[in-house]
Amino acid sequence: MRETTLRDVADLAGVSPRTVSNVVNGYARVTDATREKVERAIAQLGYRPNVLARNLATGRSGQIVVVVPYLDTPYFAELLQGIIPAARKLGYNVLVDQTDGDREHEGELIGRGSRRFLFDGMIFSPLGLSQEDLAVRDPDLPLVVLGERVSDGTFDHVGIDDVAASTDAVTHLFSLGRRRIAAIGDQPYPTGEAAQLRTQGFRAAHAAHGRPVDESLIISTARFNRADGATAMAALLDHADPPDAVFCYSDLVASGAIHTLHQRGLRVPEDVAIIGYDDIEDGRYSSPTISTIQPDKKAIAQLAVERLIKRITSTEPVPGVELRAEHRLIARESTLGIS
Amino acid sequence: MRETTLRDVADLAGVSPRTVSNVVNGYARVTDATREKVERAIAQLGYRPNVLARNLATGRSGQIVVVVPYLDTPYFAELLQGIIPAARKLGYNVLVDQTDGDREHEGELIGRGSRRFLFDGMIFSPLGLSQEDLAVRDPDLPLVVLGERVSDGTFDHVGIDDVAASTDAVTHLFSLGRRRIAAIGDQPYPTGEAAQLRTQGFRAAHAAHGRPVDESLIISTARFNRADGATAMAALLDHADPPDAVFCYSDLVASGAIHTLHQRGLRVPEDVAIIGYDDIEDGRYSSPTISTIQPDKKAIAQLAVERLIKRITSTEPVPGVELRAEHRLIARESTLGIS
DNA sequence: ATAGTCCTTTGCAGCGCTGCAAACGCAATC
DNA sequence: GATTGCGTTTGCAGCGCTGCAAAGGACTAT
Repeated sequence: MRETTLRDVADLAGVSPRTVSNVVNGYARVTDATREKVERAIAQLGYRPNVLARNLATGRSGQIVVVVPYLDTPYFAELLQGIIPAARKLGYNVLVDQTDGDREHEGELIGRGSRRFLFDGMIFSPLGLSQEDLAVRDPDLPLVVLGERVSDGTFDHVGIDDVAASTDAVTHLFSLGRRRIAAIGDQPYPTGEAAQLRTQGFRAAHAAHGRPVDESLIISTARFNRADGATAMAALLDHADPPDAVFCYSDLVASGAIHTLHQRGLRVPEDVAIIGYDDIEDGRYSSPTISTIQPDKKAIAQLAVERLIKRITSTEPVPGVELRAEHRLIARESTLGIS
Repeated sequence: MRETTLRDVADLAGVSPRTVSNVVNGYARVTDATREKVERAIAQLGYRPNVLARNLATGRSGQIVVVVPYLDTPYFAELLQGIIPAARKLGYNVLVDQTDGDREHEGELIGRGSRRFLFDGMIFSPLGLSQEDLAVRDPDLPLVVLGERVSDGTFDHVGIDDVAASTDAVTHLFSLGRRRIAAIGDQPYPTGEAAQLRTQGFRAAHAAHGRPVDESLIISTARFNRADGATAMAALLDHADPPDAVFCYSDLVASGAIHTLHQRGLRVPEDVAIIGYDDIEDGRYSSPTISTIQPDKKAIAQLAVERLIKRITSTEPVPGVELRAEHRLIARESTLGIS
């Protein structure tokens, strides 16, 4: 059986298809009598508008795509959970894409691909792309970038103040009397801007406490995941003069680091204090619970969606802005010990 | 500037639009000369096919939707990571939806909604819907269901053998000499079929060891998350005769349970052994690492996608089948102790 | 040379909806 | 009773592509 169309409804209701469209979309003024007739016909036929046809006619898809490096990273999963309902509430569907942090894949997505027609805008969390790569994108693609990339004025950027947050984290460690503080997660290359900001905060906190930075305690990792955290921690423990505290650039890194410490029979925080970043649920339940920087994820999601839709619906060019969400330090057992 | 269309390319190449379409889609036989002309024109104009228009003309969207209860549940995130590339490889985009396990929301999604046009098929992991609810869905919606719902013959079902897996888990606890074994995660109501199968395995293992089941050691939880696991474990510890081992119906539940045990100053596995279910990454790094049932997630993802696409593309009715993926027991520190 | 064959290319119509602007109907006004 | 004005409804064309079946062209067989 054929799917019922606008025309079928129009015929049954005795009005023109255009009027049915008006009723369906709440357009224009329609008399109550007409509306009622039409609605009855719609109900009777079980009509549902064909979104595909509407998309073609309007030239908009009503979908936005969220592009993240890894879907199974709790931080992104939690963020997505905020983005999807926020977008839905504003009438947009959410497509999800995962790039594996692959530069080429990321480039394709922001380039002039054929998939472009599938979404009206993009929320993008780049990993493999450098600032310059971001510049050569489809100029007509409404874009909101998450994470730490300063906007070039043609897209928006939403994030927290990474430098300040990192400074807070390291300051916390100092305030607990720790003196040899390491950092895990630096990425000293063009695409590692987010990591570098955290390193910057790490240095700032040292400066504020009049302590020199021991460069050999800054460990680089390719990713912010558990495996890399575990490996990096092992390297730190093999150091001639190991740290008594570690600032990890994500909670996953912290989780990996703690894993290694336990394997080596060391105690957290007695032997080594650990602080993470992101406040994923995991850290609230692990043993010990993980002190962390808590970004306001709901706010980030909300801001990103709102801003993107504003950009999509605006007819004239929207200047790119930097939006900051709040963050706060959450001290838990991995620095405070069991209370 | 207007987006270039098929017609623009045709004009430039000096052929009909239909021929350009044939080249773009690799249809029919096109002479090399023609193909080359067209391809040159495409490159010159930077043409990209309008997917929206194609969708309308073909009546298919090229998208499938994956509906899960919670996106931030690692199990689903990890599964999704398998589904997205598998679908992509077969030419489908993946939409993601989250229902919060809400019955109404789930019902809307499988019902005759307007969103139906946005996807050609659905991979669905129900939580709030009972078997009967599943029956009143849009009959034209190609559907593959994950988790434990026996198919009614009009859709497919992909999962592991939950009863066998659960039996394995509990048998493992018995084999370690544990005798008072509890279970956390039962859901003794219509929508809790998956949970009930695990309980069934729990009982089967007891029977096989000639041990009676202590009903007071079976704790129900609304969800399979950390918070519920933590609460349930607390209840078990307040039991007059607490267990020496617990079978948790998910790794998240196990994580919550371990959290509670540590808070109470108990050791895992010395005081209480814990085994989970799902093998999420978390469990491989937590302290202690969590013994678990490992479902072959890649296989589940692959099977689900393949089957769904077969269902979508087939012209005649496809009988619903039950597809089983492999599982295996992974023993880690939470049952074996630190080696 | 002519008919027949097969492969390539084409034209047409239409997927179902919406943008636009004109047409309509009705009531108020002169 | 004719005119103006305003809110409601309508018709048309077209979004850009593909399905279908027929036309065209090159080539072979007779």
